[in-house]
Amino acid sequence: MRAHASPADICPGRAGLGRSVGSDGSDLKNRTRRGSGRPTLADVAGRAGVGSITVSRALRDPERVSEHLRRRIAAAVEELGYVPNPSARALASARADVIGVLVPSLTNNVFSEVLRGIHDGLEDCPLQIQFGNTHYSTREEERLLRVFLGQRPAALVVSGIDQEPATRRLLEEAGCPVVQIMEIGPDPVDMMVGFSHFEAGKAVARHLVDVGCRKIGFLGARMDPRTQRRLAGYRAVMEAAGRTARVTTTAAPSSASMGVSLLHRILESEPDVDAIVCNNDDIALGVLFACQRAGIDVPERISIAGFNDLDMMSVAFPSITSVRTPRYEIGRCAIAMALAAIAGERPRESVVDLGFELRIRESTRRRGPEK
Amino acid sequence: MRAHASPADICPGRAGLGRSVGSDGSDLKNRTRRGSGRPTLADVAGRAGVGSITVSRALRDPERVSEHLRRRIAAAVEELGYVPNPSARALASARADVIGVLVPSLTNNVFSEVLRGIHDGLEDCPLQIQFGNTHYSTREEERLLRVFLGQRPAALVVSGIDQEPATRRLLEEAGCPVVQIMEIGPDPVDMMVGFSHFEAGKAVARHLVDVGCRKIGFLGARMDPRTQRRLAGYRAVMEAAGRTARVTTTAAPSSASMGVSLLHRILESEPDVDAIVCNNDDIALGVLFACQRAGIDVPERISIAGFNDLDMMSVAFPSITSVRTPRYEIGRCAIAMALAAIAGERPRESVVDLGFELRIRESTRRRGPEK
DNA sequence: GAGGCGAATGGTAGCGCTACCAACTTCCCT
DNA sequence: AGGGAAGTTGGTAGCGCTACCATTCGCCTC
Repeated sequence: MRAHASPADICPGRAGLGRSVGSDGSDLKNRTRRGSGRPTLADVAGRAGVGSITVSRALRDPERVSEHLRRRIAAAVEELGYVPNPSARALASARADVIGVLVPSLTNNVFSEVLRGIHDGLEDCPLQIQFGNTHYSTREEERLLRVFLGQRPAALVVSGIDQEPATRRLLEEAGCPVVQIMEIGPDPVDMMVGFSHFEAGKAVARHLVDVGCRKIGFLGARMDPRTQRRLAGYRAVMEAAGRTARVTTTAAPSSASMGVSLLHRILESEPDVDAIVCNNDDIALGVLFACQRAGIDVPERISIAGFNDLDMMSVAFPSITSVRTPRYEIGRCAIAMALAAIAGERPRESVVDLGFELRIRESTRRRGPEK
Repeated sequence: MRAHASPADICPGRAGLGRSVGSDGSDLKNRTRRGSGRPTLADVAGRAGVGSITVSRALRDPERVSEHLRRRIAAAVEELGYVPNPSARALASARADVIGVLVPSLTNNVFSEVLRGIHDGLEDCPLQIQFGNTHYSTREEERLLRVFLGQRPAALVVSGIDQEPATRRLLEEAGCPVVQIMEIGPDPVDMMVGFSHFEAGKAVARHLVDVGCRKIGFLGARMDPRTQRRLAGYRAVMEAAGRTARVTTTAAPSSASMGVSLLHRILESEPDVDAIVCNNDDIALGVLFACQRAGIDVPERISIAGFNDLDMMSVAFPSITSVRTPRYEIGRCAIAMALAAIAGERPRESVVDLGFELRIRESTRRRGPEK
């Protein structure tokens, strides 16, 4: 069985890698020096018969090296299996080719879409993503941010606009582009990409009013700042329409089964609700299933609206009205803005509103005038 | 230009971050040197009146420094707002405090659960996760692996057991612990955590046979190796039971709407199927909705079984039989094994089977003897 | 009391790379 | 022909940290 690098036994003898560095008869004098046992820039340079700085240039900025040498260097890199050492690069250049990304959750498919957009936005550019999960904790957010800043990242992407003052200060002094995502607001640290959750909350509520619902309830789980703003949008519409807000929430994480219990809870206190605005699509699905199970007709007796427009919403039976949010696009746009800023281009607008779109479906069919 | 930082004159005059280091009236002579403009180990050492190596030890291995100095050093770290530079550490010690994790997908909630387990397993240990998304491409897997190896990671976690030969060789020569996750097999590169997808596929199929289904179809999307093995398990049971395998698959990614179209496709070629084994729960949900919409009674006319046991399965109406897979546990276990191996402990068993559990629900109720 | 051993601390020399300059080569303009 | 300008290449000195010793000091053993 193979031995591992325990902290005690790392390096010098270097586990017998297949690759024998410099079989070119160098001073291999069994000098058990520290190194990693891999070819370095200098090895490549020696092989190609050029200075190491030229190799460095050939790799980073091929334009500035003659065709001739470029070819020789590429061959040497290939033969030696040279891979650049990112730590050395970061140390020497005082900046890491890393973009730090902070999101509050991983299980939430909202953020996995955002991450997908971020990855796609990076395409084949040599930046790496350094990823952190704050678990919806501002303390953890600050801690992770400090860790990230220690690496002098090329850019930072953080979720939301409600950073603690200390965290905000760290971001302002980060010395690199910062993109706040998911939401927009009046006072960006640097740049923002997202949409207005308040407006989205209003849009759903207004739609339910418009299709003739009277007693419109709101179900929410894990009331993070974005959810709170959607709730505020709902409340604003209720008030403007002279309706009573009927809100049931929980701090627990959101899920379909939570949707089931929230529906039961709201039906206890408000037995006559005829529409449910759901925090998100998981809740909405739970509510739909709970209605089906209880024999409550959707949408005749209760209309349902979700949020995020997961793929499932359009195939559910009945299909569920939801708000399509540009999750993937937010990720892509955030990275595009970060890359532009790294390249020194200031965006025309530092706050980008990607909007949202109400997708009206069977679960909120228009009703006739009541009884 | 002046002589460089000899231990005596360590750099008090840094670039003006908000934080004013050492207002202790030093020689700030406007020397625009390269550095990052942040406090370094040497700054802390100067402040605490000790050697820099002692600070390094106090930070990495506090036991080995006297209580007295440890306190002084901690104070200096605090005052200066010192944050270690991970690149310098990695360069000097020839290894990074990073665990590389390769997964094939982000949107797939299977892997987001695994990642959650990985993050939780890391707790407050100082390792970082370096995360890569292979998009189910073996080429991309190899490329990312090379990138990761360039950083000399402390450990590597990869998904699946079907690496290309070249990729496998890279893993074998990585010189660090390697954990293959999601599946188990006879020939680990190093360690494995997962369960048998073949057995899981068999378990579902056998269950449907046992409850009296006759014509059992299989629907699959994105047929990755794990899905293939579940399909093989299904086929094995069909054959043993003398039944015809009725398989409809697509290479496209899995989703609920794909479940809908797969159901329509299988009903065209096999109008009399009375049970559907689904690749995963998204498909199963799509199938359920499509049945509801088409007026096909579940489970009386068609039984449905999913895979993964998402939260939704238990609240669906009817609730859907599925196979609970230890996704979160796989992540935790993989990290635990990696950490143990980093610490030099060899696990008793290098292959850990975390098993699976068939959750029988309403969608596969037992049927009476057929007509 | 001499010798020795372990614990605590420090000095030095890099890790592999890039920033900064210097040098050297063309080639064009006056 | 001389004097740059522009393009190429190389040397040197670190980036901030840790490995590897060397040194110091206290304390125990014989």
